[in-house]
Amino acid sequence: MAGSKAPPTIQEVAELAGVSKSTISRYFSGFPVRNPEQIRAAVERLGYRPNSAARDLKNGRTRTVGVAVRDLADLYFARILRAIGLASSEVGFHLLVADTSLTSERLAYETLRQRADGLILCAPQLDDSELESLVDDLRPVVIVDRLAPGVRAPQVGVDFYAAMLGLIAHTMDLGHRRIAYFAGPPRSWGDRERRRAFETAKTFGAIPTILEAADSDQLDAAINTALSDGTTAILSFDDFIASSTISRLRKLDVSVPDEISVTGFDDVGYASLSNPEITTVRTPLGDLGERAWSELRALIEGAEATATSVLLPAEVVVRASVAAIAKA
Amino acid sequence: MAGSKAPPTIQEVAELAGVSKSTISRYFSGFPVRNPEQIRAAVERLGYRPNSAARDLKNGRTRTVGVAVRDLADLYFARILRAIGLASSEVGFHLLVADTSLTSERLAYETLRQRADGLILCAPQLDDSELESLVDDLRPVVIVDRLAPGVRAPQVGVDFYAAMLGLIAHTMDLGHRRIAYFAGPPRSWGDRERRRAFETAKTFGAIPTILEAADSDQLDAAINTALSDGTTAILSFDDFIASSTISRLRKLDVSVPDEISVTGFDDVGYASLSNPEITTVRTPLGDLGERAWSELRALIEGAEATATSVLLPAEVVVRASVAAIAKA
DNA sequence: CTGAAAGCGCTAACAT
DNA sequence: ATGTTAGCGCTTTCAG
Repeated sequence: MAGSKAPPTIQEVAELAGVSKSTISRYFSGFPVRNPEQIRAAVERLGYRPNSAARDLKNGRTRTVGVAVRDLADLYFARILRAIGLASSEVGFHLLVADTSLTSERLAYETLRQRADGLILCAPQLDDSELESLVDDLRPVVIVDRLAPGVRAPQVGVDFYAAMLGLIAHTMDLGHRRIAYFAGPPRSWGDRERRRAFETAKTFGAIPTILEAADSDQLDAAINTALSDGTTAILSFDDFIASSTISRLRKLDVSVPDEISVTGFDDVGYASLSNPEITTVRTPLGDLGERAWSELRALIEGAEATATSVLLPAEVVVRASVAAIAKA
Repeated sequence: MAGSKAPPTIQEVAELAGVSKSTISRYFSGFPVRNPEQIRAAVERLGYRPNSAARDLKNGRTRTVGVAVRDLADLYFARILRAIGLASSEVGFHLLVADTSLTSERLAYETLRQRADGLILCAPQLDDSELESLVDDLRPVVIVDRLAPGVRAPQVGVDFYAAMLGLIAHTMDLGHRRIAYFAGPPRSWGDRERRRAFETAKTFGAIPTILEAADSDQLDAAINTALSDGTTAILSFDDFIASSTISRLRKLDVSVPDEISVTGFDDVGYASLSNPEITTVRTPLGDLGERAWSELRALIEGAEATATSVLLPAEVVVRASVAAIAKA
């Protein structure tokens, strides 16, 4: 035996303080009581701490928000998560987190939901129809960093399409036409939105090439292709790909931006510290989290679940990795 | 009214399936039952989900681990956190997280502990004596990324002292003697450990200067000092400071590593993508988290709390930001 | 302002 | 294998 005794209950505090359980309960709920000092002393002496399981059971709510992310150690998600945590803790909510990199998304959601009053799903990968059915028994739920048409839950995303268009416009202003898009996770909403921007850009005279670059081998291949097909600017899915690209280009003695321009996306940290500093898009991760929380909060408080979708704007951050195209 | 009905209880499932509550309970606990199919159907039909508050209350445990970190969006902590999350979820534990950047540490710990079976404190900033008293009523607790002598709880840290010594040895091998340490958070354990290494290095002929560099202004000042006092190598508290230093040096047209060498610490991401790639120390963040979890798990299962302290080794990663000293 | 009592949803003897 | 029953610790009517 480790000699660990059962923790004190409200009953024991009541006895020690010479009042009834109800009085102790009221004391903790902030109601006026006759002898607060006596109670405080008893609580202190016993090391009493309210049992939240009992409380939650009685109250029928947990004051906990469940958040599922694909990778806790990805700065992108970590920032969203922090924003949710800070915003929700302001109103006394706790943050229960699941990293879905190893478990199935479904399962993770299900178990999270069991201990939380509501869920925030970060960029769920499930396809729309699967998500649609899941969301029904997970409710209240809000989806963040993805738009899922048809799913009856608030969805808050970033206008990647417009932002990427902004990046394209910026490069085109500097004379670039043969632009390569170094794509990210193929089936993700974020990637699809960025691709749409290139479709649109054709109308304006851009000559885009889409190259997969989500993993290391693909990236090498993409760089080779870009280097040999007359590409003058590489627009990457995110800062990590941009950073890796620049680093590999350096090894090949190709200078950025003098010989080829490169852009990032998200502005998550490497971008401003790189050499050259990377021109990118500032994705409002904190706003994303805060907005997701406020939507969820409304739902928890009884609002009707609608398919509201919010698209936050993101702005281009011009730095040094894009230069005017060299005159041939 | 939002028309949200109370969620179904085990009782309703029992009635629908034509058995008693106990049978349903057993069904969910994996005991053999006569008619599993019927139960599954009832559960499905009602959309029943076990109420974990009730379960926790009855069982006297939450199967939740509480983790407090100073900044959820710092890759350093995020990696530790992920490791804890993955390891604990393997045995069915949930992860409750608190970001202590805004709240008082004490308060955050207290509220976390209320809903968790045990706590992992990440680099708590409280001083030893405060921590010592707190730990007593938080138990079971484990402290990670810091050693706090006198505190009766397992503590798992990284041997920063030895690692920094390794970095110093590496630079000295390349001829450097006038070495500047760009210090981090002044009162932190991690910073103190690194400083100790410089103390020791004097014995071997190093001529160290300690310069505060925790914020942007200090960093500028430190760089100016280093540039004018004959420093040939800058060893930074972490990769972020190293990266920022290199970036500022570049603006001053000082070449790294040709004119001055720079090292980082932790290897958290910027280090390998920088130009030049940064020589650093690989801090075993994942191991830190896993180890912390296994210590906590033992405590939760009834082990005696002792002041065990574990120091994990970290190795130097030689890259390109340190060069042999230029012959004067 | 306070106490008595009922019950939140679930589990675990105990008896069958 | 199943049903009955007694709480787990707390909040909240309801009476005083």
